[in-house]
Amino acid sequence: MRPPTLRDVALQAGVHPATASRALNPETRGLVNEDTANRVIKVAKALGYRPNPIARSLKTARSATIGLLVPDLTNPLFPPIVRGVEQVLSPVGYSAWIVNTDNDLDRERSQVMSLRSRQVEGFIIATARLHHPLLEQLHAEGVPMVLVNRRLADGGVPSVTPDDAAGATMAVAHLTSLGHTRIAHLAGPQDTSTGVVRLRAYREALAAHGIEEDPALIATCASWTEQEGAVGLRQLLDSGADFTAVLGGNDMLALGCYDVLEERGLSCPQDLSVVGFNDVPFVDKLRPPLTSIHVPHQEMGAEAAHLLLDMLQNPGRHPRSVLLPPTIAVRQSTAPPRAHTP
Amino acid sequence: MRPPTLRDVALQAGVHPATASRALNPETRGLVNEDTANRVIKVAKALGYRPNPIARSLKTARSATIGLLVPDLTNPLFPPIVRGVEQVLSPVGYSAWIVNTDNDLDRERSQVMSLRSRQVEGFIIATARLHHPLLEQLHAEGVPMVLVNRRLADGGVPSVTPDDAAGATMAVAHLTSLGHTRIAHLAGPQDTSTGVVRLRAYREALAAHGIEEDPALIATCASWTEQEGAVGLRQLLDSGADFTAVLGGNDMLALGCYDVLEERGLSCPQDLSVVGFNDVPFVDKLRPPLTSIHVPHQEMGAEAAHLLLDMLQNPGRHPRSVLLPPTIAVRQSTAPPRAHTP
DNA sequence: ATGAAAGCGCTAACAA
DNA sequence: TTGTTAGCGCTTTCAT
Repeated sequence: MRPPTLRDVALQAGVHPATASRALNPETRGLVNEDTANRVIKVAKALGYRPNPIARSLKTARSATIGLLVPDLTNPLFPPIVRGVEQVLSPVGYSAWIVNTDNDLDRERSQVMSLRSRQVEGFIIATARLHHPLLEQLHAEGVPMVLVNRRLADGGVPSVTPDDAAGATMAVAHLTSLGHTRIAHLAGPQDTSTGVVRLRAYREALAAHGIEEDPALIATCASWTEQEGAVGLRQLLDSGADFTAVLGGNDMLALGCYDVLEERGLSCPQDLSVVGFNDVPFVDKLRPPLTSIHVPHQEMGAEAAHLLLDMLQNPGRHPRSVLLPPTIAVRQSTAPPRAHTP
Repeated sequence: MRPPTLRDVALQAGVHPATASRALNPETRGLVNEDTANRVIKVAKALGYRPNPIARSLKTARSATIGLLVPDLTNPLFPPIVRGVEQVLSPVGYSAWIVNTDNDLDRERSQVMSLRSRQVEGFIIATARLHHPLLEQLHAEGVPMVLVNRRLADGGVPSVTPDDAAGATMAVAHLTSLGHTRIAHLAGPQDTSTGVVRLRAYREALAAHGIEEDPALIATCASWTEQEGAVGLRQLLDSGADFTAVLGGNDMLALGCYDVLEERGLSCPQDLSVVGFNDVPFVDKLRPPLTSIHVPHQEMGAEAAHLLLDMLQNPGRHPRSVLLPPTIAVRQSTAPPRAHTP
């Protein structure tokens, strides 16, 4: 049996489909006599009527749906962000269409086009790079969008990100307070705001602590993965550079450090202190528990969703960006340096 | 400027919209003169024509979309399954609409209705409980669906799951081979197939090894969470029961054991060997690395997607279920029991 | 306050 | 092989 349509409801209630539409839509219910409205509603319920959002979208060019672009759901940073987004959208009747780009720009482009043709009303984007033609174009076209976690070089695009500079500064301060002076950094990809800002803040924090910068202590990683973190640390160790602590650009890079320490028979924190960034789930249970810069993941997602909804409701209003303050979670991966370096 | 429609393309190419439709759709291209088809295609490309899937769905009652129900994306078991699903769907032009149910049956019901009204062509479902009226009803209505990870009591619904019995058996065999005879089990929720099957297999494996079953060594957890795992192990320890190893119903429950050992000042594996189930990402990096039953997460998703696509293409065919063989990943959380128990 | 009519963009009979 | 026609289910002018 075909599911009932608006026409069925209207027929049954003895009104015109247009009237039934008005009665059933809270936005337009005021236009209709209260009694008829109630009658229609009752019939709709009796028939088990479910409005067809596809037909509605075709007519209205809206969809109560937003697109959520994530680089990689298997990175534990992102599921909590997704959850934050859903938590805000769902009470107002919106849904998120989640897509994984796998850090592939072509894939991302085709997914964005597909989402647009499905009439998503806006985007929440966790895949931003500093220069990102696709996203810049979307923004130029006036497509409502909010960046999360990472920003574009163009600060005019609204975003919700951790205060990366403050976080890196805290990390360095923590290490210096333990007595470290030779602090290395595994910088993330320099085509991302997080990679660039954290690196810059690391440098400035060293300077602020009167520590001279040593380029040999910086390795730049090509992606935010455990593998790349391992590559970076191996490179630093093999260069013969002398350091007692390392700041990972994020937790995945720090995880890669753990792998290298293991393979080299070094121990953390005795031989090397390690600090991560993001404090994603489970790093508190690693061996050893990872000291990391904590950022409120779920709140990032929730705040991004709020911003986007706000933009959808007030198309004129000037877009804001939000910087969320991090905190440091000190755990056993950091300790004072040994008298003799490794 | 309004995006071009099929009408625009047809006009520009000097054909009727219907012809343009046929030319642009690979399925119907054969019905049209090759030259005209090419002309239409060229015009479409020139105009940057994008078909409107909403209009198409409204007409065809299909959507090239399936619904993917996940209980909780922040459980690292699920992102790889999602990835496996996408990896299979995407090459054939299908997309998955991912929804988080948060283990809330009401939420799940409303999300399923919403997905159905969006014309999803089928479901891949990771939220099954043994008795699950919503899913049973879907199946009864003939909605194409494939369960993943967990099954319904009704074995007639196609599913892709690990061979839970084999896994639990391997875990017990591993522990007994180390010399353990007092082996506890934190059983998962008994309204899920995974919870029930693993518990049963644990029992049978003990018997097969000539170990008498002791009900005091089994705690049943109300949910598959770290918190519940902790509750369960505390209960076992407080009961004064005597055991040297524990098999967690899944990795989250095993993680909860880690928390309790830490809070009681006990050490793993010296005081207690712990085995998990699923071998989710990161458990190999815990303190200590967790011995766990490895199941191929991504493959589960991929296989489920294959099954579903198959059902969509051959509606008549008899549905199959797939059991994937697990392996055991032996790590440092298991060791021979000490002479003196804790 | 309600109805009539039109159309969102596309596809599937049917006709030619 | 192509065009005609109709309609998927809904909303929104416009008219009454």
